[in-house]
Amino acid sequence: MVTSLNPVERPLALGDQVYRALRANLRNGKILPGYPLQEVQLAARLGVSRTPVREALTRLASEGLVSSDGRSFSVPALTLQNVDDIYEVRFLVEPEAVRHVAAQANDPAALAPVMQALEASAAAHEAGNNEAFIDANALFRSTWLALVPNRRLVHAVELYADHVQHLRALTLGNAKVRNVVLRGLKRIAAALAAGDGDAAALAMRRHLTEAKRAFITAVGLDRGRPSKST
Amino acid sequence: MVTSLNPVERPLALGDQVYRALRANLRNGKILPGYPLQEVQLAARLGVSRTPVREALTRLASEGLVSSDGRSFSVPALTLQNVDDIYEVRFLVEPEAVRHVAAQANDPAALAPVMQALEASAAAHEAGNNEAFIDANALFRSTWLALVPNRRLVHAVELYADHVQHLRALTLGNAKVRNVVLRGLKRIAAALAAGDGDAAALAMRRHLTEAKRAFITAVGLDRGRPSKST
DNA sequence: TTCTCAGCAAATGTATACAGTATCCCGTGT
DNA sequence: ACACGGGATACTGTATACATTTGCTGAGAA
Repeated sequence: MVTSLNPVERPLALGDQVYRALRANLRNGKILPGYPLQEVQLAARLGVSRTPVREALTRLASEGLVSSDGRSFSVPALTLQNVDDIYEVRFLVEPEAVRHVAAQANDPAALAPVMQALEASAAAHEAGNNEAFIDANALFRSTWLALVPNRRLVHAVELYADHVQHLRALTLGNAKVRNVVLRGLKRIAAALAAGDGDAAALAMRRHLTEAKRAFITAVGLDRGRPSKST
Repeated sequence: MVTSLNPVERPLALGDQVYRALRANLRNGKILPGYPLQEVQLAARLGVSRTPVREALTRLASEGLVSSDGRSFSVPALTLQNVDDIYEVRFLVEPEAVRHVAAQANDPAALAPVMQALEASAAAHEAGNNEAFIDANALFRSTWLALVPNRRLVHAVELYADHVQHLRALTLGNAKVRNVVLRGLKRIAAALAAGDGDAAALAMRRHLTEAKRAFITAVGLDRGRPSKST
């Protein structure tokens, strides 16, 4: 009983709520790049004063999810260089994070939520439900991340994943891409179930590689990039 | 002339100044773990109102440099678990960051500041000047980080390095530790000068391993940890 | 027609006022 | 003597007021 004693459910400060709301809206593409992000406007739309809005914006800016043009905030439009940078960091942290999950997957019950998320992804793919697939995809990540003991590593993974999350709507609209992604998730899940850390890390690297390539081709950022395949 | 045109020197907002001041004070140990960090008090000491102080605190909290106990902020006292977590992330990002520097070190002039920082470290060590050594150490990192093209990677490195920076005063007070650290820096610098990315990454890993061990023994966090050497 | 400058509008940066809540201390009752 | 209660205090969270700056608009002159 001692361990399950959570620190009383506190009514979460407005600043936090605004932060989460904005971050969620950035993730799902409700707020598009180039958007002004003016304090008064956001405050009015969210029904709070400027103070918590400003607090949330400074947090988001310090995390790089929004950019502050000296004076005001805006949603950064990702260049090819940015995508490269973000994926390089993801390449460094995510494979090692999944490796940890595999290492401690001796309890199969712990992986149950991950498998459920995988099934949800598969179902959404078969149904051709784009939005549901995106959600299930995000759920898959959050479920395996919940099993990573290193909270700072989790934080880093979530941060850089969110940097490009809003682009998923572009890439996952393509059924072929969804198919590739789903197979990637299956490989990761299989490695986790087998408790094979190396395989999990490898599967994650491959998954990231595929996701990045999908981004670049989908967004058409690859003009001027030396092509390897053609 | 075009390239050297910096975005006009703007009179930096108070919120930013407070953020930098607090972060600097956290780094150099002026603000110790367990410290209350009350808004009114800090505002009075810094000569500003609570607003910019609060802004800075929320940023620091979102980066994990201070912890918010639900209601107020405080400087987190690092447990052994925390040190492990932080160093795991550093292990993932820093070696790859230095690898990049080595890869593009074809211009030896670019490395000049790094070498100067190394010399400053050596001089401080020989002079037995503890504080100067810590400063030179930080300078060494910032100089090579300036050569990393991936800004997000730089941001991640700086962030997690600062998480434990305030502990350097403890470990680098020991002359033996300083000696080991200095040799580590020399190895890294040599690899960079040689343009050998693999060697640079390897040297950084070794350096981090030594630094972590110094932390754990110096702070005496290792009670209950299975010892490998004794 | 175009350039310039003055004035205005709007948005940000900062300070301060107000409200709510937790904590601490002291007094009282048992 | 100890425990409980009430009030005071102090700190946070939020809103709002004020100052400063930026950017636009429009009129007038070249």
